[in-house]
Amino acid sequence: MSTNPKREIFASLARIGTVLSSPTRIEFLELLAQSERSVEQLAALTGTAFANTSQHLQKLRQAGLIVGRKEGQYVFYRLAGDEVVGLMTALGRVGETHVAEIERIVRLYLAEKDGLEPVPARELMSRARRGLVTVLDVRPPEEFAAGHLPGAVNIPIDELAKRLRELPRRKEVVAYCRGPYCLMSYDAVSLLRKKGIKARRLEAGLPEWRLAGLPVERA
Amino acid sequence: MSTNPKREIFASLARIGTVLSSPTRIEFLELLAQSERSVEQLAALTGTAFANTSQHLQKLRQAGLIVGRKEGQYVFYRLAGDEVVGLMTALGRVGETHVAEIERIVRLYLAEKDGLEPVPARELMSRARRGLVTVLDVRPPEEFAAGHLPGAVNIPIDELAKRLRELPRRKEVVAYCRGPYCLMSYDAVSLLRKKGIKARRLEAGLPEWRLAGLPVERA
DNA sequence: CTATTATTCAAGCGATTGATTGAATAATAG
DNA sequence: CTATTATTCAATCAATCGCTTGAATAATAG
Repeated sequence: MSTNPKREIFASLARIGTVLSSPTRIEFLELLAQSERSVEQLAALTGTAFANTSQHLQKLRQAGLIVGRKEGQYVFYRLAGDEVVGLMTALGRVGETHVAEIERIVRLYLAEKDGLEPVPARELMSRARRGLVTVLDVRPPEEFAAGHLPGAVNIPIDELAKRLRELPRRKEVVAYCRGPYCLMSYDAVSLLRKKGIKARRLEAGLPEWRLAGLPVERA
Repeated sequence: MSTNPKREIFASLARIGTVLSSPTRIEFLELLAQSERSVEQLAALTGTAFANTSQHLQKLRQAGLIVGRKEGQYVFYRLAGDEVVGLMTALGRVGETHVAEIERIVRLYLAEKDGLEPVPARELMSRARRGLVTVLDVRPPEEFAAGHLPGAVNIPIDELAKRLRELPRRKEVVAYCRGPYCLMSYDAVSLLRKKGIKARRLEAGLPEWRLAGLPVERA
């Protein structure tokens, strides 16, 4: 190898870059930021072929972004640490600021779908503490169990229509899900408003909330 | 295209990842974080072939990480914004935390080379303001001119040995350069100590200082 | 206009990558 | 022990990537 440590470090950083060069792997990272998952679950959740999923996960592991834990015949992968959430957030920020296509999609599909401004994390903290809003987590129960906002109610987006009566009347609902590009909270807000319930979206998802050092509750 | 906006965004983010998958491009980004540069300069500074440099820069531009400005027969490239510095910082943080090889290099080559702890930015701010330390910028003059720490003295690392008398006696020197993996400030501290001058390194480089919202002076 | 300089474009080559397929491990159930 | 399930390994193929070479633009100098 070269005797130049900077070059060596850049080569290693580039390996992390390589691993971020696949949309499928980015989707895996988004999922693993919620909770640990087995290979099979990840394959099913993303519609990726099985062996293919395994290979992607190994690349992510070799690059140091995720770690695996073997339990019985299952291997559960999870993020190596919250620094990875920070990396994904920084990646998204660059994209939203400097990539015209992402800016367009965010504006067209996401921002417009939700007329109102999203709720910033700090604002939600204080309003939730005073009992002014219902915090709604629309992710699957496994992800909710692995960590969620304090006092949040978990109704997965598929079941929301049938379980509306579980939500307290008259209170505004603030919904959240996996992160800034996750559609579930948009769909939730849209559904709730159609039913006449005041609803807004949290500006980010659980991983960003956790990264910001805000409190997380576990089942 | 798919009608799934999340997938489309992830595809665009993956394009940014692709662009980060080359050590050469990462080096270009480190340089462009200091000051704008022409294609020729970047080729010379990194020892990359000319047409090759141009191609790398175009990929960086297409991904939205840098922008070009044509002036006469020169094209000057610069970072698209400080979000890119944030991305590089996040990338480095993941590497240092989770990639064994990077951790090893940082510990072996960089941290050990400089026995003392580096100076955190905030500490430097207060000590420099009270005139207790000389802040030394060892980068090339073009980069210094594009922005530097308030009150910093610019002596490029190549000239430091001959120009030692320009440094005030008795004051401790705090040296900085391009960033956490840049060797110039390490070499400067090493040289100064051999000459009996108290010297330490700033923990990061100018781009990180600027990203942190600390004041930057321009020529 | 011609020559020069800076940059980009286009074509070609070897290396790497992502997806698919089928076989090989490894752990559990019966 | 045998069958089943979860995961990994190995081989293959088309697509992409990085680098090199040589030509094409574009702006300036004389």
